[in-house]
Amino acid sequence: MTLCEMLPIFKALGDETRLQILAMLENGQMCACRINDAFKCSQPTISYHMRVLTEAGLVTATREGALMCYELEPKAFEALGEFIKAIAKEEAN
Amino acid sequence: MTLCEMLPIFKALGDETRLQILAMLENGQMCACRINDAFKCSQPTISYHMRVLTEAGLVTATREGALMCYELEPKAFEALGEFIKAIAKEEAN
DNA sequence: CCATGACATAGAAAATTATCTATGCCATAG
DNA sequence: CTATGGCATAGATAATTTTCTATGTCATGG
Repeated sequence: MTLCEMLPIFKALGDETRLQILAMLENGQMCACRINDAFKCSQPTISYHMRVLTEAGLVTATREGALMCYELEPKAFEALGEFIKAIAKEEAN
Repeated sequence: MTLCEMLPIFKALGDETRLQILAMLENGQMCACRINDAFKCSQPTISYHMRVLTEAGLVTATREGALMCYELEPKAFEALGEFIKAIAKEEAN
């Protein structure tokens, strides 16, 4: 796994609205409608952001009947954090 | 420290050229001219990227006579990695 | 002091990304 | 089956970011 391969992940993290969404999801899974309600922007905009987050692997989406339920993907954050920490050690060589 | 406060760092990491520069710096400090030589884009463009990286705290710049020497800031990566890993654990609650 | 090499800054142009409105799709309720 | 609520997609526009050319600054060598 190389640093450059992480580009889509960092791009996904490089937007304020998406970081706010992730912060909400830290409290547990949540359906799209509740995320919409928390922001002033339009529903399609939130839908777009959710797609960016899921395509980056940071969030998983599951249908629950008529609702879309989103939740954090802990393993992605675990792996990303570990990778970034490794950069610090690399430098020590 | 909140997730949203990390926005400038993630924005800095969300560009391919900057990730490539960081990858180069993993091998140790390097002056701007050597970084320039490694890319096809113009010198001011690299200068701009170096500024983004230093303002994000990911890289430190020191003058060495007429040259500018850049190097990774391991503590920044250490702290960032730790913070991201904490998100994974948060979710477990 | 002057010329030169190394880098930064300014301002404009190009490229990318985020946002909107309009509309489509799908599941559930009646 | 039809209507409705919840979400996604399409296409256009707005906003941001990256890149360039031109130029400025600063340190060193002669």
